[in-house]
Amino acid sequence: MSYPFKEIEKKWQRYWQEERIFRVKPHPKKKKFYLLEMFPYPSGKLHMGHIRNYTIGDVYARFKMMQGYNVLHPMGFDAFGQPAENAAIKNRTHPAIWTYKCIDWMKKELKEMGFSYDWEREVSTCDSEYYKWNQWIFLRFFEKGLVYKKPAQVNWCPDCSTTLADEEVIEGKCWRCSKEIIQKDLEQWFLKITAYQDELLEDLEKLSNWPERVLTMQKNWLGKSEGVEIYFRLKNREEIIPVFTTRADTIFGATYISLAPEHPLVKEIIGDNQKDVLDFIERAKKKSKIIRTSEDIEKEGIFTGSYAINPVNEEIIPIWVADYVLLEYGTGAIMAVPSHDQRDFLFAKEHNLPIKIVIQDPEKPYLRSEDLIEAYEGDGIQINSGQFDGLPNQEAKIKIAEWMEEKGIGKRKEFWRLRDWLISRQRYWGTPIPIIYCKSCGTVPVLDGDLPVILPQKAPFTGKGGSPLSKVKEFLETKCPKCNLKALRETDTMATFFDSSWYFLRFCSPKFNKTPFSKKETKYWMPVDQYIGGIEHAILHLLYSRFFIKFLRDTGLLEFDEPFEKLLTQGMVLKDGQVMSKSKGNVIDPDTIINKYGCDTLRLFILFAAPPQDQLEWSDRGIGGASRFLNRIWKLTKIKSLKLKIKNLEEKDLLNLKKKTHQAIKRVTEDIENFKFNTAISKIMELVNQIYSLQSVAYSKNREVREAIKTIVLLLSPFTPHICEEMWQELGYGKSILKTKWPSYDEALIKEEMITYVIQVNGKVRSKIEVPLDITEEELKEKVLSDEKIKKWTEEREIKRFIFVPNRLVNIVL
RNA sequence: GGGCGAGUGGUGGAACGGGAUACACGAUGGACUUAAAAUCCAUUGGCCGCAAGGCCGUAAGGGUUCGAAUCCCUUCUCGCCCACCA
Repeated sequence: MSYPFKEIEKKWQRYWQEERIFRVKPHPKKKKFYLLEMFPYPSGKLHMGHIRNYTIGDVYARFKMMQGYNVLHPMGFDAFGQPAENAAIKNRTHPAIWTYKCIDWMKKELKEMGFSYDWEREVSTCDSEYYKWNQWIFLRFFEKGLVYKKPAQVNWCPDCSTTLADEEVIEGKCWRCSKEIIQKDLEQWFLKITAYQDELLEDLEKLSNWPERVLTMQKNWLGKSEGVEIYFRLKNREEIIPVFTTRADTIFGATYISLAPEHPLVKEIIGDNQKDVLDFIERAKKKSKIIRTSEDIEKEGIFTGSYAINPVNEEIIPIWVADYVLLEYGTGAIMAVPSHDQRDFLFAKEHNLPIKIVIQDPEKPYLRSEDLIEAYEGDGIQINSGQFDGLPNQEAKIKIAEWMEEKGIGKRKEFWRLRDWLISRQRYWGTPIPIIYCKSCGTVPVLDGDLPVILPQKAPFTGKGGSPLSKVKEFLETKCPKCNLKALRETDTMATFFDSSWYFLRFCSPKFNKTPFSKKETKYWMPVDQYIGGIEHAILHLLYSRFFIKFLRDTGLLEFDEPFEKLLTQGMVLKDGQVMSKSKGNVIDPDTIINKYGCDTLRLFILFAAPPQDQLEWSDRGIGGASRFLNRIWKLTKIKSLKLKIKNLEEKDLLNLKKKTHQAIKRVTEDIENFKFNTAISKIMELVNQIYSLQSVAYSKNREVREAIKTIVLLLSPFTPHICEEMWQELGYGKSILKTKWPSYDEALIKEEMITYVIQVNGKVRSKIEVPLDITEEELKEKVLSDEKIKKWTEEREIKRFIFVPNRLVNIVL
C-alpha cells in the first residue's frame, strides 16, 4: 500500500496557495536571492524537459528559502510566436485563444508539481501590459540610433507569397505547400547589437560562474578575429579589391583572388565569358542556403577574365568567383593561398591554379609545391617572401602587417562574425513595431503616450499573402504623430527573442506602469543570482539578454553590467538513449506518472537519476525505486504501528546515529549548494537505512532517533516537499516546514576520534588499522610494522620508504 | 573541418592524486503468506580457491608518481554546439 500521495499533495498545494507562502517583497534586512528558470513557450503540455528544469530550480529555491534568504522565484510565459499562429491557421481559431488555453493548461500542471512560484508576479509576453514595454524599449533603441532598417534576404514562398522562418523551410521547400522557396530581399528592422560587441566579449570574463562551454560558444559566436585588410589593384582598371586575411604572413603565396558570387564588383570586371560567369553566379545564389547543410561539396568557381596585382610583389594574379567565399564575411573577397589554406588548395588543384610555398616546416624535409598533397597550415619559416625570408612566420605576420601599413597597401583590422540582429517578422502573433510611415515626415516613431500599439483582434490567418497586419485596414491606417496627416503603420512584428531579452526585469515589478520596470525594485532584486535552463539557449537568448542589459544600463535605468550571475544548463531527458520526441514516439507524459505515483516521486526520480547538468536516462523501474523510498520514509512517522523487533539501543549506537545525522546535514547542505542533488539524496537514503538497521520503534522516547528522523524530513523537503510537509505535521513540529530553518550541524560531533588507516604495500591495499585521530607517524609506523598481515609482506625485505598521509593511509615501499 | 564534454559492474550512477564501484535499479536466495503482491533480510565486477586469501579490473596504448578512474601524450568511440569564417 502506497502512502496517500494524492490527498497529501493536494492538501499542501492548497495550503501554500492560501497562505501565499511564496509571495515575496523586497525586505530591507533579509538577503535577497533571485532564482530564475527559463520561462516556457506555451505549446500545450509540459514535457519532461520542463519538469526537470523546474524541479531543479524548485529544489534550490526551497533550500534558499529555508536558509533564510528572501527568494524571488517567478514564472511566466513566452507567449508570442509562430506555433500559435500556425495552430490558428490549422484549427481555424485565434492565436490568442489557443495561447491562453495552453497557458491555463500548463499553469495547472506547474501547480500540480508543487513548484514554489510567486504566481502573483506571473507575466505573459502576449499581454499588451507586457508588450507595451517591448515597444517602449524599441523606441529607446530608435532614439539612440541602435535600430535601423535595411534590405535583407528572407525565405520566400512564391505560392503562399509569404516569408518563412528557417524551421519552416524543409529541404528547400515550403512546409505547407511544398513549393520551392526562394531568397528575396525585403526591408527589415535590425538591432545594432554590434555596437556592443567589444563589451559583450570582454565581460564574458566577469561570468566566472557560467559553464565554460557556454562562454566558449558565446565567444565563437562573437567571433572576433584580428588580421589585415589588403588592397589589391586591378590590372588595367581603377577599382581596388580589399581582402581580409588573418594570415598576412602568407601574402607572398597568394596565386589568385576569389570573390563571392554576390560581390558587386564581379559584374563590372567580367571579360569575354560573360554568359558563363553570370550563369555560374545564378546557380551559386540558388544553391547557397540549401547546399550549406550538405558536407564535402565540391568547391566550384569560374575565372572572371580579369587580373589583380599583388601589392607586395607586383605579381599579376587571376580573379575568380568561387562559391566557398561568403559575401557576409570579411570583405566578400579573399586572397587565395593554396599552399597554406586547405580550401584554397583543393580549389587550386581542381582548377589548375599555381601553388607557391612561402612557409617551410623546419622539422620536416624541404617541401616543393609539386609534392604538396595538402595545404601546410602549421607554423614555420618564411621563404619566397622578399625581405621577410628566414623569419618565423608568427613574427613575420606582425612585421608584414606593419610594413604594409607603412606602404599604404594594407591596414590592420578587426573582423567580427557577429551580425546585427534581424528583429522583423512578417507575422501576426508578435509585438507590433511602433513605427509610422508618413509621406511628408518619413519614418516616425509612435509617441510614448500612444503606447501600446495594440495588436488588432481581427486579422486574416491564412498563412498566405504576406504580413497579416497589412490587411487590417483599421490597424494600418493611422495619423502621423508629427503632422497629423494620414499615414501608415509598420506591419512587421518583433521576433520573440526581443520579448525574452528582458522578462526577468519585469518579474521584479510586474505591475509597474511608468516604465518597463521599477528602478528601485530592480535594484533590490537584480541581477538574477541563479539562472537555469537548456543549453539550446546558450547563444542567442543569453547574448541578447546581455545586450539588453548593457543598453538599458546606458539609458540610466540599470546600474549593473550582466543579468545572470550564475548559470546552470541542465541536461536533456532521454528515453532508450534518444531525445524524447513526438516523432520518435518515445514521450513519457508527466501526467500519467503524477497520477500513478505522485509528483514527489517524479521529482525524486528526476533528481536522483543523474546530476542536473548531465543527460537523464528515463527509467520506469527507477520511478518504482523512488516511490518505494518515499513509502519507506513515510513509515518512519508511523513507526509505532510497525511490527519491528524491539532492540535495546546501546549508548554506542545512539552516539553513532547522532554522528551520522550531523554528517548527513553537512554533506547534504554542501551537495545542494553545488547542485549535486543525486548524491545529496543518496546521503539521506543512507541515514534512513541507518535507522532501519537499528530496528527501533522507541523513536518517541529516544532523542537521537527522533532527531535523525526530524533531520531526514528537513533535508528531504526541498526535493519532495509535499510528503515532508505532511510528515513534519504528523511528527508534531508545527505547521509548515518552509517556516523552519535549515538544520545546522555540530562540527565537534562529526569529528571522529578513531580513524581507519589504509595500509598499502607497494601501492596495494594489504591491511587496515584503526587508530586514534592524532597519531604521530612514529607511533603509527610501529603499529603498522607489528601488524600480522603486514609482517607477512615486509618480512626479510628492505623498507625503502614509508609514506605517511595524515588521517588517510600509509604506503610501504619495498 | 573546428570547439567543448564524456567513456567506470547487467543498468542509472559514486569516488579533494590515496580503500574503485557509495546510493539506487535489476538479478539470485531466504523470511512472511494457502498463494501471489507488498514488505523485510542476505548475496551480487571477473577469475582461481573448500577456505584463509590471491590475481585481474575504470574505452585502448604509453608517460609522470610511493600511489592514477582522476594529471600528461597518442589512438578509438559516443554526445552536443558551431561550421566553406579567409
